[in-house]
Amino acid sequence: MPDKATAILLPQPTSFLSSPCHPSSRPVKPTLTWNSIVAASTHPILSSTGGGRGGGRDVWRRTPRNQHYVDRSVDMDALLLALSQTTTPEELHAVMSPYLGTPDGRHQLSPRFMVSLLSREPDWRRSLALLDWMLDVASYPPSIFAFNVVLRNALRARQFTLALGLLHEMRLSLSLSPDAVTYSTLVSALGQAGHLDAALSLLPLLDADGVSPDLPLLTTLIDLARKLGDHSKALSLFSRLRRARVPPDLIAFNSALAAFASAGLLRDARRLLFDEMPAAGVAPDAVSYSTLLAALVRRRRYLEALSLFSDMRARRSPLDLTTCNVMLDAYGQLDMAREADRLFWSMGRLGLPPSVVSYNTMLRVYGDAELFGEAIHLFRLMQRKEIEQNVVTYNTMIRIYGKSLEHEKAGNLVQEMQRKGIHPNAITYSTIISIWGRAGKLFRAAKLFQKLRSSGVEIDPVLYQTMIAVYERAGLVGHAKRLLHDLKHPENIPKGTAIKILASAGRVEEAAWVFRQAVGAGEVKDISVFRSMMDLFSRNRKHKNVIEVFEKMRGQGYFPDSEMIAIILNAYGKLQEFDRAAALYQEMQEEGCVFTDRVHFQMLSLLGGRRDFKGLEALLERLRDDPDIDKKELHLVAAGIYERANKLDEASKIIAQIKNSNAVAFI
DNA sequence: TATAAGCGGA
Repeated sequence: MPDKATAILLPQPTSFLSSPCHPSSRPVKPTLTWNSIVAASTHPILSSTGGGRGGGRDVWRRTPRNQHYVDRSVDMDALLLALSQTTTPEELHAVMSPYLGTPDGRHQLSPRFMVSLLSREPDWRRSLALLDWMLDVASYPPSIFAFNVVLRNALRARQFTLALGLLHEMRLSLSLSPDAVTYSTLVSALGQAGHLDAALSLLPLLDADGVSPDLPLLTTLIDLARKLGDHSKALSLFSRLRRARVPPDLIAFNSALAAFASAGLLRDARRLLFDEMPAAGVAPDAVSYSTLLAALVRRRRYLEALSLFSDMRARRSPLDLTTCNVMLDAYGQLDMAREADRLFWSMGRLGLPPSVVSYNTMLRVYGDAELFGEAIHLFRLMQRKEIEQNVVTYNTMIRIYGKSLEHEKAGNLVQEMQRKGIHPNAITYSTIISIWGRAGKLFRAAKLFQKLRSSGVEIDPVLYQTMIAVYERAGLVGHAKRLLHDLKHPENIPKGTAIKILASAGRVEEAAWVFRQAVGAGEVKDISVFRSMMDLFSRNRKHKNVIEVFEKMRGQGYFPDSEMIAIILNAYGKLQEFDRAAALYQEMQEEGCVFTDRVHFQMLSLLGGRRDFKGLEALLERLRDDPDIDKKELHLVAAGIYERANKLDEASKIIAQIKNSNAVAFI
């Protein structure tokens, strides 16, 4: 994937060369063509060792050895002013030519002067032209610093293609080794622009160039990996940071916290927050707490969230808006509408005026508590006080009207939002279709769905599933089946969506058929599609197929998360493929994947199942020393395994151990 | 650098 990702950002050779903003002073160079850049970017690792060497711009070898400094004799501001008026390479050359070196080397500006001049030029076109002039006309030696300046300018102007081209030009044609600045600049700019995979794909290049990433760069990479859903990579980057003995700062710790939290490793996150951060002298802030709070709420561990929140208050750690919003949600989920209400109305006094997210959450809390009057009152208050309302506000209110059986008012809100220029989305549509379905307005629901399908709006899995459910509830099984059947040859529906719907509907054959087509055509570009197929096959005890999907996924360069590994270990176990299970367990651990306890327990139970008690004992011993593993649960699992294997003595020995130990597991 | 909205049934 990384290779493709980079390649996507590169244009067709012609589009760039003919682009009007590209200075024509960049003559056709035998050593650098767009084809070579594209080829280089497609094979990042190969290109770092082969390729560029020996190529290079031989011009710079002709550069006179002794260059004279004339810095003081030149008015740099005047020169910059003159440069700022140039628009063509010819004009630039006219400005610069007086400074070209004479055969005896006089009048040439020093490389240091030139780089300094370059770095004061913010315009990417002019800085690129200047760089070209330096290299091609004035025979300056290529310098990383000069390239970094142009790279920075290009990225500021969102010229990503050019920036990547420059990177490859440095490495390939000039055999320059880009430095940490080059990579930090590129990675953070690409990441900010949403080109996450392209940014992450630079990591192998970075390693190949022997650049050791600094703290901010590693932090950026951790966040990128996490945003791409690659928790394992995020966590292995954090271990790398620790191995390199780089002391993490607050931001790095918060990124790691987020990575642990999204990988579901809440105990590790908690240990980071309460042990490692204080030990490193870094005080957790509201973001640190909110990250863990939000993770607990996501996993429906509301009581632990409440307890962490009171912990936070006890430590006098200041609250912020997000903390409050997360807690409003948690109170609501615990049916503590009164507490949510109190927090909401005290936010202003705390200096944290509620945002649209706070209002939306509070609307939902009232709705869930069937306090419809309060919800409608708050909604009207938002309108009266001209507080921003968005599509979420309307979706929430539509659902509330649906719940209070006022489907006419729900429908009116869809029109009202459109009048205000707030566009309904897939969630709006599935909400209203479901409401109309329940109200017996089948025709209206079907008509809207049909309109959406033919209008080219992207159909998402839930929306489609909603319509199927409406038909099924109305007893129109034929209609429901037809919709499912349509997914075999999806029109206007992404293949991945079709597969996910079929899989969640438990349609094994159809899902497998579409999946095979899509994989064969290289159309599966989302790890969640693989996940849903593995879930489907696993639920239906088709363990061979689980392995097949997994291998295809690995073949496409996706990295499994801990949950997937548990499913695969289970499949291997059922197929009696113990060695492959053990190999996977080890390989994934070596690749830096941090397992949830479930994976370890699965492996223990596999060893027990094959009666490999030596291996079982060895693994048990290792897990006992692992501070991240819940000891009480470990012993319970181990006792169960021995019991199933009819080793009752061993089992009771372990049970005795549990009674003796005072293992207190909080998280 | 964290937060809000949809289905339905396992």
